[in-house]
Amino acid sequence: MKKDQRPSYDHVPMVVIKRLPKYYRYLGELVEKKLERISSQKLAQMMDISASQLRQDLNHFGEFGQQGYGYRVEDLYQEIGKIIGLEYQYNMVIVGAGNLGRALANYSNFCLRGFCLWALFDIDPELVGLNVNGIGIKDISELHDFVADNNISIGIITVPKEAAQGVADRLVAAGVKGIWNFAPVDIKVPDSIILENEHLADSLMVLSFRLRGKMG
Amino acid sequence: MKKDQRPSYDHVPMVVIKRLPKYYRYLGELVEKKLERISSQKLAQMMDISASQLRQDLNHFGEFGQQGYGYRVEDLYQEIGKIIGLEYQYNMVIVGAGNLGRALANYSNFCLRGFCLWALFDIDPELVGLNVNGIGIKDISELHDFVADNNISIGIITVPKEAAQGVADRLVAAGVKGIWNFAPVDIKVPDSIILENEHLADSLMVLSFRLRGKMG
DNA sequence: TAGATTGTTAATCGATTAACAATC
DNA sequence: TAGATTGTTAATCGATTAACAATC
Repeated sequence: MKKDQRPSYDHVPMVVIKRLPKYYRYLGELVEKKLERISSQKLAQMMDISASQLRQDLNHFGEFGQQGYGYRVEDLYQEIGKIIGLEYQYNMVIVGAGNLGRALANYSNFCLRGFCLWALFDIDPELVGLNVNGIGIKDISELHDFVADNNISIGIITVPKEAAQGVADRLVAAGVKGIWNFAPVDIKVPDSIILENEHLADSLMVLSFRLRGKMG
Repeated sequence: MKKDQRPSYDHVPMVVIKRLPKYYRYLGELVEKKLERISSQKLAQMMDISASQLRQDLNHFGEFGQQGYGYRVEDLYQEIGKIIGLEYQYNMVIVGAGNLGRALANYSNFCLRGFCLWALFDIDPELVGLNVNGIGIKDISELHDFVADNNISIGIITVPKEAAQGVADRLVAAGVKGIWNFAPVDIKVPDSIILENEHLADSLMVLSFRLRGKMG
């Protein structure tokens, strides 16, 4: 029986997973500041959470600190990066070369972090053939072969909501493992496919609700 | 003592508030389909949640259904819109006219829904004076007076992370009530100011974590 | 060693689910 | 009326916080 090299971290609650990027972000800042060590107490205070929660969260993934000393900032930063999976390269395509798709394509930072964008796709002949930040816009008809041939693991959906489910189906059929959906609709994918939604309008509505009573 | 016209909905858990936009979205689709009534059972099934949770959630805001009948789709849709606060107009500005700022400015749908964008601001003289989707890009030095003079209630931050806190401070000083932050950093604002973060890189990291074990 | 701080268990708090009386 | 479905209370489940023994 082949032993799995990487821990699987099954059963880690979603609520904990969602906090990992925040830990990574704060530790990254401390690394930049060349801070060597930090206690759960101090880090938690910076992040406006409880030290208990911080230690409890880390406990899901292993032991990273030293009693009486705290955590080595650089080490913990690297460890959390590994837990998140940042040592891998993810090949990505964007479907929908409208404003949002092009804005994401221009966000070239992503590639530095291992999230590499290789193509945009659109149905509009006016856009096909154009170039965004050095990345070509291809016709949607080429989507399947491109994804299958280039080991694309993430598909980003930035099409209007009416087209989103169809695009998702095609991405899944072509073999992506994950979908990052910006269309304002809940698309359906098989259980084996990871789906992350970015419902911008939803956030704006939460903001609206919370503004109640604060308006002039 | 003046009676407040609008319910305050204090003490409604954040986790419930975050589900409101999803209810609104699904009900909107049913309205489009001209469906007249729906039971908590059926709506919950569509949304992939439990009927208990749906009824429990609505219960925080009032009674909207009829025993033995269910909910009138159009009515519930309107009610939830009101709860969210969509009957108000929110005046907005974007600070940071880079790719993301311009992409949001082009998303003209927002204005139809009562979220009206009146200006973009940037520090780059090359951008100042340009026009995005009919909305002018102004110099950042004009921010304070513009916000104060035009009853701007929401500031959208799409500047690099180093500049984000400074921009937030200026927006707050100028009088915005809420901030929608896209910079990948946790900015600090007074308790009275509503802050919604849109940390896109965080979502991508969650996607990365969840892809663990699924990669080739 | 003594002081500090972790890893981890136990206690508390809050959210979800189940159940059902009220009632359309 | 009988059947259906809500509003709401009680039971369960899960997440957060508190506490402390282990140990650097």
